[in-house]
Amino acid sequence: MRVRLEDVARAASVSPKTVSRVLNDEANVTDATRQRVRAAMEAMDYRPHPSARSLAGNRSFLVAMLYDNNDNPASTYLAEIQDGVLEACDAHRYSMMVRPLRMSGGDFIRRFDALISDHHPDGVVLTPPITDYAPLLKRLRERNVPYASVSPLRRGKIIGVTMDEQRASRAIVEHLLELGHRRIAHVIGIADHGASRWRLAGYREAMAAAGLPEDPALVVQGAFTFGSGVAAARQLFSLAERPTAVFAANDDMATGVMWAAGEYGLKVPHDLSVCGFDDTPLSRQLWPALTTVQQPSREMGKIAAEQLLGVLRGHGAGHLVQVPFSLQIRGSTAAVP
Amino acid sequence: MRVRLEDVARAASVSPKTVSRVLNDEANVTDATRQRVRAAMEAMDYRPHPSARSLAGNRSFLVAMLYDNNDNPASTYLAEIQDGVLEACDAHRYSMMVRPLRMSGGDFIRRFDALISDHHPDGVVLTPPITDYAPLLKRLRERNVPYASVSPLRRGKIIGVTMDEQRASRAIVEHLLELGHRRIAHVIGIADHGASRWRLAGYREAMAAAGLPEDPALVVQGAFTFGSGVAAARQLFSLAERPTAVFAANDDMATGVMWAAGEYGLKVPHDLSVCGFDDTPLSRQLWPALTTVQQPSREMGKIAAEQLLGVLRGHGAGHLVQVPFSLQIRGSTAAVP
DNA sequence: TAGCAAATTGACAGCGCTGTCATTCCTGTC
DNA sequence: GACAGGAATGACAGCGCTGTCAATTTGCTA
Repeated sequence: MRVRLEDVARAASVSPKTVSRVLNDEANVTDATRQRVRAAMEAMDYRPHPSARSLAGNRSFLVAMLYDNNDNPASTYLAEIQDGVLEACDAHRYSMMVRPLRMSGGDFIRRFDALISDHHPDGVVLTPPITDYAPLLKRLRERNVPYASVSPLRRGKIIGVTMDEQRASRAIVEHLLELGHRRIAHVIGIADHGASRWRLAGYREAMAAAGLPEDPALVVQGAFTFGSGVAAARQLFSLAERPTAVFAANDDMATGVMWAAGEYGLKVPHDLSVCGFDDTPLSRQLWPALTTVQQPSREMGKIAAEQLLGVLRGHGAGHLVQVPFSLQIRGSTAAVP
Repeated sequence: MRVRLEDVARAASVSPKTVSRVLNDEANVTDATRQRVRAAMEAMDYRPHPSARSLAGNRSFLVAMLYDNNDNPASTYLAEIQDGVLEACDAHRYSMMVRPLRMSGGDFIRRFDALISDHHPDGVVLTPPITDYAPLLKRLRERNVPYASVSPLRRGKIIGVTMDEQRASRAIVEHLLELGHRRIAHVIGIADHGASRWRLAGYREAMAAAGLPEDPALVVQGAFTFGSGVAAARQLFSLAERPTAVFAANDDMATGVMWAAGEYGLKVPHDLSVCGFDDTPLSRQLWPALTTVQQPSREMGKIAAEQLLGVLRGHGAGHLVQVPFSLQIRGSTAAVP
């Protein structure tokens, strides 16, 4: 039979309410009592019933991780974030659920409301690109649901985690510049995603700092997908004066660029240097391996969740934590011939 | 304020218990009453409180999806399964949680018990390779937790979903045979995984059917990872008489084989045909693209969850459903020179 | 050592549902 | 038209915990 809080109370010779206090780390329990209750819990392997706690306490101990399953980023990226979020939730004995939430279609607010009413999460972790969807943020605030964001575009009072993508982007372009490249192309991601903006800004910054005027023909639109990388590269390779290096805003597109290079008989890195962003497992498995920027995604998920849990547990306001990036210089970039 | 079951009851002029019956699709409610209650629920946008239902009814409406985060298969594979499971759960208004469960370390039964006691899932979906871990299955039965498996090794009374991997494997080797290959190597996955066994068996079957005696030097052990594919390939390429084709038990290893081929100056598919298994997104992004077997992973997750939910909802025993595979013939395989 | 405020502990109701069992309402039969 | 038997409905307690507030104990001060 299940061990209940009442059983623990009896074993520790205190009232159920006191056990509850210990369980929830509340104040006003003497150390001696706390010890005794803890020992009893331990001895009986007591497991509080989540539904009972939730019903009586009007909180669910549930964190929902939301992602956009319409134009979502690479699944490995999300999987890593999810892993980190889960780790943090586990550590604080919260449970986690993952929920896709298509931003397209007008009824997403209704779907979001349904999600909240159906599952009552105490808080929400937002992943790109839905970190920046204003109507959703507004609704979260209206419904008073705490949330933390992974790589939000807007800063302000947002809590969560970011990386300085612009600086990372600049760094990788500087790497190409150091190799002697001057005609460096950039393949942009989906236009309104924060990631796309920062990475483009970093590219421009590096180019400007090197005194190179922007050539509009070298900056082409992509959509974060492999196919869009192929298309962008074809466009670039058809240019009268071809780039000697391409920096794609993510690894999937960079892979597309390498693929297209094969089509055009261009050897990477001999005829063309290619670099990406994200350090997906894929990037290491290409031949040659892809020069890219490593984001600590798992860690970022964990940090975002920890910031949220801090708020949920009443440990103050929470912050927007910045994590470091690291350049992964691999075989796909080389000195200009 | 929240709409409660009692409010619906008042609006429909019935007792709370009757509303409960309608909510749970129970018998012994006249159609007229049922309609009236349903209308009231709709009108008031009633959302049952999951914790209250769970507490009173002694069921959680929760399905846990378990995976091994120690030597787990490709994360895209799991992500797709997860997606399918989630879809099925949503359709039946169950919630889903994902839980890593390392099989290594002796205390996994304890961790499993904790998982059950902490979250009270009504049922569990098992993904490879933990579909076949006997002590876990035993414990599931002891604790009377219904479960469904994705690609279980053992059949029997198991419910869930499978694919005829052996036949698929045989088919892809036959494809190589038709191209004129005779020295066909196989890179095995982690030894005790069902996937490894079936794929090896299919390879052997095809070779035997073609009248080719097995050359032990051509069958090398891998571990489902990219790196193990590289290592296996190096071993194969060092052979006095090299294979003209390599069938790796999954795409990651096949990618490793292609990578090693680059190292050895072997052009794929001209000097070497390579094929894999799984049809990961990666396989389409390689140059040349990888010939492989497509598994409908998302669909498989959905089917496994549906079988489980059928049991949970008292709709009979559930089955082990078999889904079809499809060969994806791409650029990495070609006729022997 | 009495007297008071603050800290600690406990009694009790109730969170929103469902299980059990009693009651009422039908339907068909003789 | 009375009655058995089954279908439909409802009354009520209770799932396991926490919020509220009252009771008790403790630690100080005078």
